[in-house]
Amino acid sequence: MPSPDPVLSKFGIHVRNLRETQDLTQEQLAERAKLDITYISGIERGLRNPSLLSLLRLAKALGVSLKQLTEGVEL
Amino acid sequence: MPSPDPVLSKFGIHVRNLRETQDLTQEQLAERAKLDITYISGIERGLRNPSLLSLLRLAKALGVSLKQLTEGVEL
DNA sequence: TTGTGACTCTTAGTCCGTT
DNA sequence: AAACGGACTAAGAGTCACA
Repeated sequence: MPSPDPVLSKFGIHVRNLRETQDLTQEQLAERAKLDITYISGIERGLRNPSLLSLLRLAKALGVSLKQLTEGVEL
Repeated sequence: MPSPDPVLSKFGIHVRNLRETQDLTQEQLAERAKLDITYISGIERGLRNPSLLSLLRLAKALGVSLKQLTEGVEL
């Protein structure tokens, strides 16, 4: 497993905020996005660098657009 | 090499439009984004599924935000 | 409920070339 | 200038048992 990346961490925190705002558990989000719960966990901790297709599934599961999902995330 | 994906193709076309609007060659964009030219080519043809970090580098190289880069891309 | 390490398999991403 | 191919290494996708 990679070590946390600052950019990915910022993204992960944002995902976590979006998830908690909707009172979802990681497990519920994982189910909706058809992703593994440990994968969600890794994303929220900034350990994963998801692909465009994964981002889209995540956005859909959270009921937000890709632009909302990546709000404030920059290099 | 994978076959083109409809979602990735839409994204690739958008990248190509952004690039051509700025009169950049694939090579110039590749250089700016620090990505391989063949990889840029694959992205524009919908054959590649870039990671979040690559998307950010691409956005920066094109001088657009991530939201602009992914405009209209949905599952 | 979430974090973590370890794992396999696939793909991201690079580099060589030719058309 | 760009498409396309092969071969390659690094890293992401996706899953598991367990803390």
